[in-house]
Amino acid sequence: MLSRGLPHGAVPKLERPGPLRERVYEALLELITTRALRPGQHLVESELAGQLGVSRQPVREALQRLNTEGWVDLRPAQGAFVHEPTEEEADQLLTVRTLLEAEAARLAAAGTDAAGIAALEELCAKGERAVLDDDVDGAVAANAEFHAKIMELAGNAVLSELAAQVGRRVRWYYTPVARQRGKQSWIEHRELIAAITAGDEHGATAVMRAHTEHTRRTYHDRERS
Amino acid sequence: MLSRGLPHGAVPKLERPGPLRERVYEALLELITTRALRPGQHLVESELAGQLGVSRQPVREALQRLNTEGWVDLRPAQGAFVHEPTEEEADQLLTVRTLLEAEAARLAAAGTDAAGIAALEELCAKGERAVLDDDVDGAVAANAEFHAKIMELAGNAVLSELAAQVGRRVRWYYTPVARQRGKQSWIEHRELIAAITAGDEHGATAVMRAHTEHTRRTYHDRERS
DNA sequence: GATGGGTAAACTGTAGACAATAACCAATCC
DNA sequence: GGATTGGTTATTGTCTACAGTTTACCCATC
Repeated sequence: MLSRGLPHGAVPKLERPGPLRERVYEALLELITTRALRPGQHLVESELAGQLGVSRQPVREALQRLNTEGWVDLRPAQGAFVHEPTEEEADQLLTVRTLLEAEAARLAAAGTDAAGIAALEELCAKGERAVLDDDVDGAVAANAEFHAKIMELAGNAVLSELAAQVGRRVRWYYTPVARQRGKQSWIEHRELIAAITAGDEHGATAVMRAHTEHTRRTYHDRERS
Repeated sequence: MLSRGLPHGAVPKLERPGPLRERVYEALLELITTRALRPGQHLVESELAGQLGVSRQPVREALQRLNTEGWVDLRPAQGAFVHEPTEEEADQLLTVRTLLEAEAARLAAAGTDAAGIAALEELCAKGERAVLDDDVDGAVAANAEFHAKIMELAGNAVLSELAAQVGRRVRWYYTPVARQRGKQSWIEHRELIAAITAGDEHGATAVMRAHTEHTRRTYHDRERS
């Protein structure tokens, strides 16, 4: 043990690269969610490997993981293709998200404390500011943070992880929509906070249900691009 | 295109072995769920590869997948360890399963037809027979089939896949318990069928909730082995 | 002109080899 | 005597090479 410890900020916490497959995974996920890689596109291992400056192996492992999480379809002896969302699947995914988020809201309402509520208030304010400033990316980010915070307050790690995965995919499907209903979304967030503050489990569930339901309707009413 | 199609049974559907990683994955999952590989055990790639008669690569890919699905923990530069369930995690997992199954029951109640109900009846009868015969494995299998059938009737593929994963893990955690409450379980199944037949969404949800809740209680009341 | 076969290219699936990292153990120094 | 340092071994992380499949294209044939 070091005699007296180190002043806390002294060590610059040298970033370790971590496993390559992780970074490849994140890079590919980024490329998919930003639509730099289009749905249906054939992902050739050697190409990706070349572009990322690594060998095929880490790419393969990243693709495997993306496959299990539903981002790419892995057809045997043929390779990886970016998953193509169907209308039906988007709907089902949203249903599941509703379910998970509603449960999280319920658990949060049942068990949270003042500190948690304060954190929600802060994130909500942040999001509202972003909307006022027409900062779309900021609003989207704040939205994700808000929902993640509710998950955290729910205190169920399994639920949280599932919701994170489903949430990312929903966001991918619905990105065109997200921009349209930024403002309304934050009004609903305020309602949710109120219900959680009041410890109103039933109310929190209902608000979250309605919240997601609005998203679904916006999606189905949208113009085809 | 073939001129008139083929009689359905004509093609013997020549079985291809399929990717090795799949078979390795299934083999390892089997070993884990049957507890041939104990929680916390260090899985050495080269050992597994040797025992299964393949090279390390397919083993690695299988381990990656098992990792994302929560069966093994993959500590960087150290290897794979069979996941060790904690009390808390078991509880959270069961909560999530309750949620998913209840929703499935609701959807099934809302949308199924006579054929679906008949199928449930049949599976239920099969399970009851197995219980009467003290055929524990048969009862467990029938149980899984029953729940899978409800998922199918719910008609939500995303929900179904999630529930399948969560369900397998729950079954892993709770196997010691499953044997204790085989009989009661099938009584509750009958109630569930009644609710679904009546198209009673609320009732179906409630029954499924209670069903899982009983499992949870049995688990927490159990003797430590 | 359409159809069938055959060939070639590209890509994936698997295996084996090398480099890097972390745990383990013994020897050494305070 | 205890802690630390250096070496050692086992295991993972990554790369390269090869074999097996699938796909696409071209040419010959009807």
